[in-house]
Amino acid sequence: MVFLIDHLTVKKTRTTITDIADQLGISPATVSRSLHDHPAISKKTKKAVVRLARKLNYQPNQLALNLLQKKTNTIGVIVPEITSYFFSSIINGIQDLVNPLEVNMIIGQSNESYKEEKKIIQSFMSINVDGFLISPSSKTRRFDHLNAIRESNIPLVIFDRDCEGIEADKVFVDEYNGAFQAVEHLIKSGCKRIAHIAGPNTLSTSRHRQMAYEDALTKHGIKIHADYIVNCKGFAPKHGISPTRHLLALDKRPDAIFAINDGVAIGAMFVIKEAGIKIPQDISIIGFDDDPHSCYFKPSLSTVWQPTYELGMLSARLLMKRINSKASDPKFRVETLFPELIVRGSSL
Amino acid sequence: MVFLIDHLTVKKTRTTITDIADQLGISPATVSRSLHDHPAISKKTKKAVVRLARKLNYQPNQLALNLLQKKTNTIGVIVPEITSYFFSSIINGIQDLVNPLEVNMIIGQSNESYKEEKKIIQSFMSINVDGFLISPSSKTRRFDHLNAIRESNIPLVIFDRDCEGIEADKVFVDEYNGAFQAVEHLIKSGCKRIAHIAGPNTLSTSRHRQMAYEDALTKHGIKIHADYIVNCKGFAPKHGISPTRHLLALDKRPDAIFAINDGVAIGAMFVIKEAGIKIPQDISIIGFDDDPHSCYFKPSLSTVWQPTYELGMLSARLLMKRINSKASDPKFRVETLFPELIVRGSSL
DNA sequence: CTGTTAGCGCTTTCAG
DNA sequence: CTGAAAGCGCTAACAG
Repeated sequence: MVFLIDHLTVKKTRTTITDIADQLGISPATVSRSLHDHPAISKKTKKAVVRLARKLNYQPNQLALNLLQKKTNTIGVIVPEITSYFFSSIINGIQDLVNPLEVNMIIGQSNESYKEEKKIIQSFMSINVDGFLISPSSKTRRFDHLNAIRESNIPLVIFDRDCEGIEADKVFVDEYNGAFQAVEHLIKSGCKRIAHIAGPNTLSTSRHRQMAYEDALTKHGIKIHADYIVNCKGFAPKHGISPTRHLLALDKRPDAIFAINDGVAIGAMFVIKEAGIKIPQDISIIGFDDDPHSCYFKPSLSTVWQPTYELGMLSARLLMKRINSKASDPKFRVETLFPELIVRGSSL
Repeated sequence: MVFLIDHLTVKKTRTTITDIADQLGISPATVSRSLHDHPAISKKTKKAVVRLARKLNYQPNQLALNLLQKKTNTIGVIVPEITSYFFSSIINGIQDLVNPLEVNMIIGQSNESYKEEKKIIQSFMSINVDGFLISPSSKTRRFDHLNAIRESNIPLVIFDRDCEGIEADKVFVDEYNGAFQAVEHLIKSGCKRIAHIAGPNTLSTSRHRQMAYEDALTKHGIKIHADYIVNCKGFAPKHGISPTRHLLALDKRPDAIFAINDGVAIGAMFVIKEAGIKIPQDISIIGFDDDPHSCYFKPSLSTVWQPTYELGMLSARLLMKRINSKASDPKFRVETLFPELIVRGSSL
C-alpha cells in the first residue's frame, strides 16, 4: 500500500541516476558508467540500467552537467537587430550549424547601441555562454566590452562588421568587391553622374563600400563629387527618402544611385517614381543585400547578393571549433566570403 | 615568491564565495548571507564581504544557482520562422518584456514542420527552460508534444496561432475582425467579384480570415464563388504568383483580391502589373500584416495592421506571471488584441 | 550574529 | 567490474 502511494506521488520529480541506482541496488557511479558506454562495465548491468532508464524515461539533468563541466552548451549571438532579412538569415545559418551539435543559441539585439551591446555581453557572460558571435553596433567605437570577453578567455567570433584592433576570429563578406562590381556595372551601362547613399562611416561595411565606389569611379576616369555622396541614418526604406530628395534637388541630378542597401534603395525608388522620373531610363538604381522583396518591385531592383546564410554557418563553425579546442591557439582566422552582382530592371 | 606565482596563475578561475570566505577567515554561508542582505548579519562583516567581493569582481555562478533552484531563468520561444517581419517583431516584444526581468530567451524555428517543432520542444525541455512561448507550425495537427509540456508542469503560452484542444494561456489577434474590415472595405469601394488567396487551413488564422471573407460577402448579399478562393503554399511573395495567375485566367476575372498576407499580396501585385492590369482601377488588392515594405510599392499596399510587438509583450507577460506563481491555477487566460485596417493606394 | 552540514545531480578519481 | 567519496558553487536548515 505504501508502495503504491509512493509510486503515485513520488513521480513528481524527474528520475535521476540515483533513482535508477536505488531500484537496481547498485551505485550511482555504475549507473553513470553504464549510460556512457564505459568500457569497464558488465554487459549485464549495463543492459539492466539502460532498460530501466528507458522505462523511467530518464533524462540527464543538464543543469548538473553544466555545473560540473562549467559549460552550458549555449552560445550568445549579438546582432544590431533581428527584423531585417540580412541578419535574420545569418541567424538561420548559425542555428543550422549549431543545432545538430546540441548547442543552443541565445540572441541579443543591440539596436545599434553601444550601451545595449555592453549590457547584453555582461548578461550573457553572467550566464556562462560558451562563446560569442558578434556583429557590433554602428555606434560601437570603444571595445572594452569585447576585450572583457577576450580577457575571460571566452571564444569570440566577429562577423560582417569589423572591429579593427580586436583580435578574434572574423568572418566577412568582401564588401569592396561587391560594391566595386555594382558601381562598375553602372559605369559600363553608360551612367556618368553616379551618386552614393552611404551608411554610417563607423561601420567597416559602409566604409568599404564607399571606398569601392570612389575607386571604381576613379578607375574609369570619373571625378568624385562630394555632392553625390550623402549619408543615411539607417537601413530601412524610410531612411532612403530624404537622401534621395536631396540628390534629386541637385543642379546636376545624378543619373544613377548606388545605395548602401536594398532597404534604402527601395526608399529611393519610391521617391524617384513619385517625382515622375523613369527608372532606369533617367536614373539607374542599385542596392545591396538582395532582400527577398527586391525582385517584386517595378522595376525590380538590381543588387549585390551576400551569402548571409553561409556567413552565419561559417562564423558558427569557427566559434565551435574554438570552443572545442582547449589550446588557446593565438592564431586567429579571418575568412572572407564573396558577394555576387545581380542585375535586374532598375539598371540598364 | 610562491604568493606571486599563485597570484598570477590561480586567477584563471572565477572568484567564488569560498575564496572570499577564506580570505576573510569566515564561512561561505556568512559570505552568502552578507551578499543577500540577510537580516542577521553584522554591519561590519557585511561591509568587509561586500568590499572584497567588489574588489575581486565576484560574480555569482548562475550554473550553481540553476542546479540548486532547478530554474534557468530562460524561456523557450518557438516560431515557424524568424525571417518574416511578423514573427521577428513579435520576438522583439517578447525580448523587451523579458530582458528587464533578467530572463533570457532561446529561439527555435520550426520551419512549419511538426517534427522540427517536436524536436525543439524536447531539446528545450532537456535544458530546463522555465516556460514556453509557442506559435505552432502550420503542419501541426497532433499535440502530443504540447501535452508533454503541460504534463511536465512547464508553463506554456500559445500565441497568434491557436491549437484547439490544448489548455494553456493564449494570446491572439482578432483575425476575423481584421479580415472582415478588409473585405467590407473592398465591397464598399464597389468591388463585386472579390477573390481570396487563402492560407493553409490547418491554421486558425487562415480559417478565421476566410470565414470573415465569406461572412462579409454574405452580409452584403454577394454570393461566394468557390472559384474565387484559392490557396497558397506559403507566405512569401513567390507564393502569391501562381494563385494570382490562376485568378487572372478565370472567365470572370475578379475585381479585387484579399490576400492572406502582405507577402502574398506583393506577389499578386507583381503578376497583375506584369499583365498590364491596373491597380486599383481594374483590380483592388489588400493584404494583411502591414509589412514595412508594403507602403513603398506603387501603388502602396492596403493592408490590415496587427499589433505584433504588443502580442509578443503580452504573451511574455502572461508566461512570466505563470512562471512566478507557484500555484498551478487551472484558470487559463485567453487574450485578444485588435488589428486595424490601413487603406492605401492598392484599393479605392 | 555565525559556523557546520547537507544536498541539488552528476562524473571521476581512488580503492578495492 | 563496481562502490565510496569528493566536489562543481551555492543556499538553507539547524545549531550554537
